[in-house]
Amino acid sequence: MLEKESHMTTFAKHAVLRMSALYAPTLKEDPSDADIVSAKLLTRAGMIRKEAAGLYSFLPLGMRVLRKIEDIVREEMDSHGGQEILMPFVQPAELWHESGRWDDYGPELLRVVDRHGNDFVLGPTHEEIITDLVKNELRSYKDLPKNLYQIQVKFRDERRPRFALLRGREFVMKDAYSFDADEAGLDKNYALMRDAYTNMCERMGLNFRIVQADSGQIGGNESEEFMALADTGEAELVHCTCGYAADVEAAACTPHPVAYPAESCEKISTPGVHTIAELAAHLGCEEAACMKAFSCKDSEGQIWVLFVPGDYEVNDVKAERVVSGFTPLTDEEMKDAGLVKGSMGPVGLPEGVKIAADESLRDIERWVVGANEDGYHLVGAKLGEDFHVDAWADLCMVREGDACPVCGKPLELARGIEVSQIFKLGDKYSRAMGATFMDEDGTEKPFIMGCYGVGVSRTMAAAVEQSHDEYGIIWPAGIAPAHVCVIPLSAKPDEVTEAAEKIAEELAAAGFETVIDDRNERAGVKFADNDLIGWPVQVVAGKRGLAEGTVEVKNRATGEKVSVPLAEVEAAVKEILGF
RNA sequence: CGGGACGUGGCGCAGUUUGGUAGCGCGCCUGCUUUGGGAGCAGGAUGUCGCAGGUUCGAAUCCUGUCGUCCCGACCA
Repeated sequence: MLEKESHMTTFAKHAVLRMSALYAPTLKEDPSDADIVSAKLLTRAGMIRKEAAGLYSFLPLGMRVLRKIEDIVREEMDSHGGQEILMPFVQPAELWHESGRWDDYGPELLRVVDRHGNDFVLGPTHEEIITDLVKNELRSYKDLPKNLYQIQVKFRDERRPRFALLRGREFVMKDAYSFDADEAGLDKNYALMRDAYTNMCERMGLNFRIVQADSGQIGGNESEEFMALADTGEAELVHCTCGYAADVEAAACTPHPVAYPAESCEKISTPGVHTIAELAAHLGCEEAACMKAFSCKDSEGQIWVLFVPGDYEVNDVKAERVVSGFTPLTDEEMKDAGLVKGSMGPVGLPEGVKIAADESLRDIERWVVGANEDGYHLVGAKLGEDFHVDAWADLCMVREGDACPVCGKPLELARGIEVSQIFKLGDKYSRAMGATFMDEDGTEKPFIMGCYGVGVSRTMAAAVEQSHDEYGIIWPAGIAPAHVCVIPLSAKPDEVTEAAEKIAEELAAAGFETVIDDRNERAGVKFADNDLIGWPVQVVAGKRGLAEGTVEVKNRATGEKVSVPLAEVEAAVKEILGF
């Protein structure tokens, strides 16, 4: 007879998971190098361990959570037209040369050389591979649409990896790519994915918002991000009770500058005035009546001065759309260019400097601006006469309380963790890489593509950021490493452990993922560890209760404990889980 | 990439200023007691003080270099 007790897996399906055999080393103290709560708790709960900066191992419990998330992603992808594939992690450099990203992607792209001296990259994303994969196989409009996805490790050589799973160098991602014959097809696939992603976030128990996003480096046009709301998130967003939400970098912004009452252009002395607030105070007007200037240069070195209403800030991402390769000037560069910090204005700028201004300033005839001379400002500089604007654009960073562009109510500001993003890519990659099909009308056309990503490992951390307390993690039922843990309050085998084993068996048989804390530990240790690990439900079996035929069922999220007759344990567990 | 800090048993730390051969808490092992919120007593094991040079009779401690980690910024999405 085989000795099962200590050597057999505790992970078999429908079996009770035994904590005595589990590899889940918990820690009493926070690891010294953990920077945020998810890093601390996931490490302390024995779910992950750091190997090096931005590189983590997933221990059995962490792995279970990862699998739970993957399973939800798979189910939603499969039911929304996705087909799972697996592409190579190491990718030939020539594909990246073809797409142009070998040069564009920058040092985040880790390049490696094989024994033959050929260049490869560790895949940070797979647009190149997927496009290459399908371009010779999908030849006709009749083959379309297609939506292919994979779940895989990605590598991005982040300059400064931090926040553990939220911004690692190596991370697990689901990436999907859709191929359509036209924009209408793409719209359909995009809508399907949007629906799938909404379902995923709900099933994972996330508090999330779908926000309008800037499409960034991936390219393309329309894009939305799924943000898990969390104060520790790196992304800022605005949202409204009407349902509108947008990344602050993408949020449309319509300031309302006010006209300063001026009949002519007058140069006034403003000693000691360097900021908009000081200028407004000096003139006795609102900040919105003054214009803020910001100097920058594009990738060619062309210098631009941007003007926005005095009560707003320039949005870098929006500025990038006008000034390609947007880089703010340093104090030294400003001096070299002949610009006067604190007193820049559109009149009398050095030769060759271009001017861009926020759309909202079009209607302001006479501006209050710097005079390009320290200690002087111009009041009433006339647009179109005293100066000209080279480019008009939405340049402002949205502010809390600004009017919602949909319903007009004041916007709220929040922080979020970007757990997934969907893009309409259009033909950017298919055109660059010559990936075409024969359309109905007999012409070769590039595929109209979409791409859809889910940060699987990041989602795990986001869930912890959103759901924890001073004792540990509180897993949402949908992604918990197990549903319920039965805790016998005695260490040595006795009638209590016997009863606990029986309860655990019954719960497992009823279909719950069940753990039993059969370790030879004191009650306090068990309570602390199980609160830390964060199973949604705990069933505590003690001598006192059992004498009356009851156990205690604890809801980890609320902390509520109720005494339940043995026969009703299953129902009580079910109720807490919400199944 | 710039600025700053830190690397000492498995984990968290003290010791470094003023050089003299390493200590605390937790964890681990053994025994007894204990058992509803991180037990008590007794005994025990575990360190080339990140690495490499240098100074010195003698270096965890001083110097140089190097690697790693974290923070701030820049960068990136």
